[in-house]
Amino acid sequence: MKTAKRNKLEANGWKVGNAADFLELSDEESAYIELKLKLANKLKDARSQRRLTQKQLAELIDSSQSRVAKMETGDPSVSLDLLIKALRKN
Amino acid sequence: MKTAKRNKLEANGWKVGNAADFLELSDEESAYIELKLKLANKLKDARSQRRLTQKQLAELIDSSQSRVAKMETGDPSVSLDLLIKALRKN
DNA sequence: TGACGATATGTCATTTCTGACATACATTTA
DNA sequence: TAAATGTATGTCAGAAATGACATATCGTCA
Repeated sequence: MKTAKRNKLEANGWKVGNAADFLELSDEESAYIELKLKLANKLKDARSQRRLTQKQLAELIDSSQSRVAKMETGDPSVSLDLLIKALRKN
Repeated sequence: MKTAKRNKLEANGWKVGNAADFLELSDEESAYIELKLKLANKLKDARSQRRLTQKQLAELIDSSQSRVAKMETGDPSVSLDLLIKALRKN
């Protein structure tokens, strides 16, 4: 795995392992994660535009501040479903 | 809810309730379901193109024939995550 | 007709996601 | 600096999604 990609992924909380393990993410896994991060950034931008706090957005979409934070950081525990629903409700 | 939309949804296994209950799907819910059905059809088309049976595709994506069937019919038990992953693996 | 291959539906144990909470960290303002 | 406000992280019980299996339905060909 390229160092740049590894850093990008690790910076977003993904366990990538260490070089000695020869761990690899498949293209599919990488693509999935990148899509997630793209949606995450979109969500963050949208919220900023509206000048809402995570807490306020959480109430609008019947969620919690902590989960909104996890959405925006592309946390592995967040599904695409949740991200897309959040983007729709905006 | 318009009759056409109701039929469309009911034809795909969604519980829409009956008129007496004054049940409504929100715009968000409808949009979510329509997106799901769009992906479902896309998946079905892609598989047809490749002349694969549901069983064969299931093996390729580490799933089961029954779940592939549910993906393609937009079953409520199928997440967008699964649909998108399936489309990626193709 | 019936038998066969493909697709759909129902159910279930296990896995994964969720909101909620506590708490840590970051940024701003007085 | 300290307090206030906003964001991130860890954990967990309950909810939802998953693959697997059984079985039903559909289509088609003999």
